[in-house]
Amino acid sequence: MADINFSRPSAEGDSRATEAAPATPRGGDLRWDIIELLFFAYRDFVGDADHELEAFGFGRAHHRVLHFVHRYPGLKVADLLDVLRITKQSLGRVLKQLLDEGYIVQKTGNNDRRQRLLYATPKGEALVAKLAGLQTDRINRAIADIGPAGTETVRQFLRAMIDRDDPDKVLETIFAAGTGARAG
Amino acid sequence: MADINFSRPSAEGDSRATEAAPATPRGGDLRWDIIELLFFAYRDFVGDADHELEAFGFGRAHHRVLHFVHRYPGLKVADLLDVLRITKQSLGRVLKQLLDEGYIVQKTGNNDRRQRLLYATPKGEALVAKLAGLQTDRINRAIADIGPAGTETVRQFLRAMIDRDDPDKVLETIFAAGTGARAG
DNA sequence: AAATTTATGTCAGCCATATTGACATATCTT
DNA sequence: AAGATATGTCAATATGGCTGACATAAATTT
Repeated sequence: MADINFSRPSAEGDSRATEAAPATPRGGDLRWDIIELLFFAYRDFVGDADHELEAFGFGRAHHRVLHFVHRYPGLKVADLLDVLRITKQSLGRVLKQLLDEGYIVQKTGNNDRRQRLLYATPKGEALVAKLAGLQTDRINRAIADIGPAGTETVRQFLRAMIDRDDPDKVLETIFAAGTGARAG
Repeated sequence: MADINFSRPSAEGDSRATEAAPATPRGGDLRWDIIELLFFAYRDFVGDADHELEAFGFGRAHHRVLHFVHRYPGLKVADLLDVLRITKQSLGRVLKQLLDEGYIVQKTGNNDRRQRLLYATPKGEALVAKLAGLQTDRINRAIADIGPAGTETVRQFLRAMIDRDDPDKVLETIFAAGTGARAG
């Protein structure tokens, strides 16, 4: 594996690397740079919100719930579980806090009275918009350099990074909006 | 806040939204689409590795450590703490496992014998390359549509998303490589 | 040489968020 | 009436963060 990165001495102290045959079929064709950039970019991107959330006693989990409820009003609990890919027990705790503290309300479904449709309250809208504002500032700074065409390229890239098999309700909406010309 | 997204009925059932004055200064200028795309793209991106890591009894934390030790051989423990932004206690547990199971070795620093310089073993290289292979496949699929120029745009975007104040040793290297023309 | 600082490691406990399994309730479907 | 579905909840567990305290070895300063 010593050919993935140039001047990389590997571990010669204990285990005697001595240029053994690679255990994986990949050589130097790995996208280390983009892998790393994604790590740092996402870390700082969510860091914006994390910092603000602390003041509310909330975590990333609360943000995710509030975000998707805000974006897709009337989302069912089951939909939310699909999107977040967590168990209902995990969601339960976080959702209960958001309900108790008045960031989200439930409305019984009209067609199916078992369903609890979720909506953000004005209080919830305010918080999620504040968090989105921080993240939008970072995004705007980043796309300022690459222009509108570059922004569309980034959208295209990000969309193509997402699994398209078994898309949940939210992803279907996103993909549908993307296949045409421009999204929201 | 009912003007952030068009046909969004907000919560009128319990808390009487009634179009109150917005609590935040933002209107409809928030980058909801990119915020969401980043969430899904990153979720699936790390999901590739997560799945594979399970077979080894490792988690995301192990991957991050192994990745940066591989990429920046001879990294000090202190550097790693800077990059990962976790405490040494948190790192300790994960690092100990990687050392015990032979994915990483330590070498005493030459100049400063207090330092423990970290190196991936061939075993470690194999695992990290396998994981990078999965993620590279996804990246390659995504950039196939946007071409080399688009790929450079994506790199530029991601780099601009990263905080440049107080960069750690790894980020300095990344930024230095990026300010020229092309990176590795 | 002695004192202090630095780099690292480790023990103990706490918290947030995830998990699985089991079970309860209300409601819809058959 | 029976069964399936949507949701909620209790209990136990795991992971990966955290703080605080303390230990050791090696470098640096006094």
